[in-house]
This record gives sequence, structure tokens and C-alpha cells, in this order.
Amino acid sequence: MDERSYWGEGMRISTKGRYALRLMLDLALHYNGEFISLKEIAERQEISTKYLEQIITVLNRAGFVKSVRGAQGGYMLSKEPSEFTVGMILRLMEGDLAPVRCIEDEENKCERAEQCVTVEVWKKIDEAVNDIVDNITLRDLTERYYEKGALNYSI
Amino acid sequence: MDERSYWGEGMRISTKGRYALRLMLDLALHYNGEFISLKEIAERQEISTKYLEQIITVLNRAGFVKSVRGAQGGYMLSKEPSEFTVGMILRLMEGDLAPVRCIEDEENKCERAEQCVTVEVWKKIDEAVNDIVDNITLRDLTERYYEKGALNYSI
DNA sequence: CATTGTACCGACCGGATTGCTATGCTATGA
DNA sequence: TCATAGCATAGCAATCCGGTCGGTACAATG
Repeated sequence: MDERSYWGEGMRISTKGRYALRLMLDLALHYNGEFISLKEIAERQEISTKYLEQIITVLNRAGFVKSVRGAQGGYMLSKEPSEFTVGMILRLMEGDLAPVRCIEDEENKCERAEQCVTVEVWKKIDEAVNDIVDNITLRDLTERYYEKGALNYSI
Repeated sequence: MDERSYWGEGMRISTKGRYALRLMLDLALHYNGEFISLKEIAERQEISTKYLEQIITVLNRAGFVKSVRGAQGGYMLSKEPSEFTVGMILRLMEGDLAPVRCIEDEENKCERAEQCVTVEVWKKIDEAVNDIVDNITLRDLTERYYEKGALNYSI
């Protein structure tokens, strides 16, 4: 037993979303016309190949990557890194990023909605999160990666 | 089977956090020196009394509410509504609101942290969420509630 | 043409969490 | 004294999480 005053885990982003982002970022960093095998990515990212398989299946079906089967096969981004936002990737894997269901759409709206003031809190959070993730592209992240690398070398 | 392209539920706030906020807001709306029974709140909020009991226990132990037992007993906010932020309540129930564990503190930081660029995304989300919830008090919500009420009457 | 490396596919699984319900106890005040 | 209220704990079905296992289809290479 640990001594926490709270229950549960709060509003976490699951490994699917995080791994998907790392996977896409890895592909972005190796976006040079060649197909990259999952095995290679799995080794670099230190994530089980089998688990990554499930994740890239979703990315593939959504058309975010293209694949070539057989020996020397692999995956490649279907578009330029600058064409993918973090939001696209997270929403694909995690669904709507809204912190509560009732603000997603009309269908999920509860009858209390009119009197409900807490919903305005959730809406603000939702807007803020979307504003962030929709304005960061894989290109931004690769650039940042190289900046950090340069920093490390100069130590 | 429903036809979703994604897995899981995304970064949701659980009912504990949402109900706790509604409970505290209910107490804020009835903050007049009287102790309010759970039964009353449960009826107004349409949440099971027994479930609310579990939630208010946490709020009570954290000193957010004070209670009087026995017949005619009940709960009251321990401080002015303006003294409680949404963030205090949510963090109490849900733990840290950070979207990933590795940005919470040194202990949970992974070895990849230096090279990791995705962590900067999570940090931005974390900052934005905290900035919102820490700057909304129960007083703000009660005010908003009355505004909405006035709006409804004037239709 | 066989081998090997890859993508692709689906079943399965243990454990944790969620969102409750049920039961019962203890303290209090009318 | 007895109803009312808080307090504590157990149980539970459903879902989700974070994977594993075993296999098939396919393309390049020797």
C-alpha cells in the first residue's frame, strides 16, 4: 500500500499516444526516401516490436504512413513531417482529447448542460490543450531535436 | 462493437474529480453558515449518496470541508469559496494533473529525458492545464452560475 | 527455389482502474 | 431510544492498459 490521498491516475496520455508520437518522430528523423523497418525503430526507441506493431497498424490504416512488405520492407511517413501535427497523432490514438465526454458533441451533452458551470472549466482545458497540440508539427520536433543535439555536443 | 479508429479513452478526468467539483460547488452555492446534509446534495446533483460519501471523505480529511454529525448534521466549506481553486480540488482527487508521469518530478524522470523532445509537448500541456485550473475559484463558478441563471430568467 | 526478413493479422491475458453498490458500524442529537 | 448522519470496508462487473504469442502473406536475396 502506498500512501496517496487520491484515487486513480488523473488525466494521463496513454502509452499508445506517447509511443505513436515517438514512432512518428523517429520516422520523421529518418525521412529520406528509405523505408524503415519496425525492428529498427523498436530498438532505437526501446519499445517492444510487437507492441509497436499494434500502434503502427492504426497509423497505417489512417494513412499516416505507407508500408512495403517483405525483406527490406518497412515504413515511411506518407507526407512531409511538417504536414503532421501532434494533435493529429494523439487524437488518432486516444480519441478526442476533451477531459470530459459531455463537451465533445451534442450527442454526449447531458441535460444539466445549461445550468452546469463546471463544463466551462472543461471547455477551457480542452481549448488550451488543442491549441497546443495542433500547433506543433513533427518538423518542429525534429528541429528541436537537432538543437538539443548541438547543445549536448558543445558541453 | 462500435467503429472507432482509436483505442481507449484519452485523457479524461474521472467522475471522482468531476463529482468532487460539483459537490464543492454545491456547498459554495449554499455557503450560508448552515451545515448541508449529503442527502440533500446527492438529490440536487443526482449522484448516489453512498458514492458521494466516499468522495467527501477525501475532501474532509484534506480539510476542505468541516462536518457535524448526528441528526441535522452535515457539511460546510471550511473556508470561503474564493479560497478554493478548481486545481486544489482536482489534484486532491486525481493526483498530479500532468499528462505523463516523467515530467512530475526527478524521481519519475526517464533516462531518455535529455534527448527526449516529446517531453516538451507534455510540459506545455501541463503548464496550460495548471494555469487554467489554478486560476478559477469556486467563487468564480458561483458567480458564473448566477449569471447564467439571470440569463435563463430573461428569456 | 528455398531461405530469410519483413509486414500484417488476430487471439489472448493478467492486472489495474472505474464507477459504482452493499453492508455494517459508530457517533450524535432530538 | 432511536432515527439520522458520518465512517469504513468489501465486493463487483465492466473496461482499459500494456502488452505477448503464434501464425500468415509477401518480397528480395543466395
